[in-house]
Amino acid sequence: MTNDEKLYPFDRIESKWQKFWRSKGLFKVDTADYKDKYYCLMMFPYPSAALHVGHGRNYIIGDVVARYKMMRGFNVLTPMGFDAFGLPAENAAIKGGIHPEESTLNNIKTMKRQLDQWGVEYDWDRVVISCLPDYYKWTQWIFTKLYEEGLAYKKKAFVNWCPSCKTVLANEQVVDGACERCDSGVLQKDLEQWFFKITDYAGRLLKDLDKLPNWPERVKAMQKNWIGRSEGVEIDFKIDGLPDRLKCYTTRIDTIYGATFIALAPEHPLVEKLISGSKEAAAALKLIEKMRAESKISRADAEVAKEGVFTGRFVINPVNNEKVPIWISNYILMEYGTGAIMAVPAHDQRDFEFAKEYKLPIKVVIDDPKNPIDAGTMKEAHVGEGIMTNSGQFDGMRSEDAIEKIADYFEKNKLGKRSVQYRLRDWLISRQRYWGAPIPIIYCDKCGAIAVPGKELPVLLPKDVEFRPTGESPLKFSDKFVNTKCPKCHGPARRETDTMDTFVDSSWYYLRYITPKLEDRPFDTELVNRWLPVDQYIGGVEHAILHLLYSRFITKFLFDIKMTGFDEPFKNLFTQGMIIKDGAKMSKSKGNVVSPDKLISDYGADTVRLYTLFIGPPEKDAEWSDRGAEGSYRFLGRVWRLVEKVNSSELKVDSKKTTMTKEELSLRRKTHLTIKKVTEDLDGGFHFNTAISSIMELVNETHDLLAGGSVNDSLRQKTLDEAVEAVVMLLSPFVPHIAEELWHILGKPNSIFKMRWPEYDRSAIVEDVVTMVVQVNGRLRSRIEVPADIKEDGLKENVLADPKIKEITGGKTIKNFIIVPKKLVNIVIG
RNA sequence: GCUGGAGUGGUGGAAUGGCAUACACGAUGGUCUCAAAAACCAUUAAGCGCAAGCUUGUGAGGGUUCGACUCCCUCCUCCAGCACCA
Repeated sequence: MTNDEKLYPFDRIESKWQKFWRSKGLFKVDTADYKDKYYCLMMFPYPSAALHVGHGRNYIIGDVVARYKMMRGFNVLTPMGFDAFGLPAENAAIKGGIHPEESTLNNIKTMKRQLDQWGVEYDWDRVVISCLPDYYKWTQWIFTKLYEEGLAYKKKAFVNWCPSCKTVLANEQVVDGACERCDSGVLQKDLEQWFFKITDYAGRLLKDLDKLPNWPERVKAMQKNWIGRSEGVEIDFKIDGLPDRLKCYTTRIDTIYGATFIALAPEHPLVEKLISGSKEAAAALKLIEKMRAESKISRADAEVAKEGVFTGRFVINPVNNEKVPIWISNYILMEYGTGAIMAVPAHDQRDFEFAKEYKLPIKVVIDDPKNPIDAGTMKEAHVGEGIMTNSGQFDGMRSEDAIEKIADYFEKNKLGKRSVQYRLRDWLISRQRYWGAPIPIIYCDKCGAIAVPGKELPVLLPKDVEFRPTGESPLKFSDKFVNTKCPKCHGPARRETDTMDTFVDSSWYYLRYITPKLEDRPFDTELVNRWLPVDQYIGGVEHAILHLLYSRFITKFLFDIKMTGFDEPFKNLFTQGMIIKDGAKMSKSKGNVVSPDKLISDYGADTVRLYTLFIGPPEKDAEWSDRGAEGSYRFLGRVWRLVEKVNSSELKVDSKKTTMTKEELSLRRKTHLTIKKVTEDLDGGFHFNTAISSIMELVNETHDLLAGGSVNDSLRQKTLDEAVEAVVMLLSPFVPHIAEELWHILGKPNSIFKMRWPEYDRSAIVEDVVTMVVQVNGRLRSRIEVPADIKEDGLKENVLADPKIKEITGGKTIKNFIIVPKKLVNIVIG
């Protein structure tokens, strides 16, 4: 495209103003000045090769918010950083031979260039890069604090293992039980792993969601599901002929009389003891071994057939002293509850299926009086509520009431106790990978596992390590790294060789931006308390659970150890929708990636920004259309020509005209209505699409007035000037380059972003004459123009005098006459 | 199954009790041009009608109301998250 073909010289002005803003330090913030602070934060990205227009939505939205808040007089902090540790860089290194650090830092350079091109401005002096020692030193420090508090611990756990890649995989990298990259079936390996005890915070993480009214409902719902609180009773069963007790957790204590067997997870610690001495012990053991070997992922699938084996033992049901057989089955998970359940086939579908398979008794204890249930013929479990039956003293009660009564009975007679269970598991944070922050633990034969003391941090990630995937931590093979001295006894000791999950890095970065260069602490508590919680957090909904839950956990932990004075990090959260192309999420493998580079060179960054914002409500997914983007480009060309035309009109002579014409009054009104609308759209939420369409309407009306006649008096010129100035101002957060240029073309000083956001004039939007809609029986029949302050009697008279209305209502009785002032009249006739 | 969200022209969408389809994309016709692009003007929910206009219409069916895309009830469909969680 040649210069002549451009609708306006975007290429020249965009680079010019980007340089200008950077040289003036538009978003440089002095954190000591926290009066009217506004912390606008976008989720920091993983530094991948290149951004596409879908990624851009996040940064564009954030930039609009930051620029708008600045014009509203806030001291805006808007920093950016990079979540720079992680598997992709390491995999690329294995494949291409480039060191992860080198490729990561290169990617960061590319991404920074792309962000600059979009006209997205940050306080780059505060950049946080999580793979650099000055940052991960403090990630390690937080680990040691958690360790001191007993919230970081090590235990054996099953991890995902890809036999073909010879590596451990994160849960997120396992798709339908197979390796995300090579599709091999994932196995389970029992290894020593590090965990954070997030389950200690489950209750608070759930309850405090109520403190977040400005988080999207769907995000809170996802977190609630993930934490998964349930209330029930833990029953303490006596085992017949053994001194041990067996604990079972149930949410349906009302069905206790219907328990016809007990089921244990194959991993349950009592399994060996229970089967020993049984006739079929050997055969049982074989089946148990088989179930244990099945991958956790396939076992957790409801489609997998239920299998089990009888232990030969019984428990005593405390409510009726019946002997209940103990079985072992693959459908019981050791990780939830107590790993043992009381099975009630009549009222639980899974128990029902198992009972059918192994011909175990089914006993109905909750009945539906209208539709009596028969154990012999029932096709599926009756899981709903009903009336208690076959339940001794509780017969006849409603099952909902019986839950409380039986729980009371259990507690009174010390047969069990009420208990709350969470689905949430502890956070497995160790990775047998190279490209992450080393876990700062030292093992000494004499002193045990010891956290690396603060003054010895960071534990530097060595650069000369062979990191081909063998399934073991690459750091294990670096003697230089492994061999160290015990911080306590100074004897020979070994370092932990696992690295931390990158979600640990990203769970506290928003605190670091306030004092990014602090060397003796992770952050300055006093300043952080001034600037946080974050006023607006913006990011993708894909982080609704993990990142946001982990960040909330770490914030609460830091609050508990008095490092911060707040226990929720993000006051307002906005999650933007994805940008779709050809019906699918943009991805290199699908080949449907829209690159911003070509679009920016053809139409300019402002066009890409405007279209991204105009495409639809930002919280919803949207389909990218190149034609739609061209439409945004044409609009900007139209604005450019309009401003030039209004600005260059020379006929600013005074004429005798002292009152505005109808059209001029209308435009002035539209100007102020638009200021009102755009301001409300920005304050009341993220309604960028409607804000932009209202500006388009103002541009259209301004254009019409200009086209409707020559500019030949100062009153008309004034009206047009006012409209055009409002257009430029209101557009500025969305399309900053063209707005800044037009601002200067209009002869205004400084930067438009140092100006105050316009306020609308109430007097300009009141109307003397209004058009009212006239309905008869709710159907639109006519419109009339009446003075805005018309009284009811006058209005009635006017309406009934209208020829169309006269025709319809003539001779009929008017039953009701409804008036919505300045808007509508509805006449109800018989 | 549970939880959250959505369903409106050819398309993206607007309207949260008061003119349904703003704004834009696309389409059709026209002006300008040697021509094209751009720009500008007009039309663009469906049906009936020469027309003024009339009728129907916001996933389906009921209800509340003078009046319902909007509120209530019963469904259907789609999207997302979780799911053998006892």
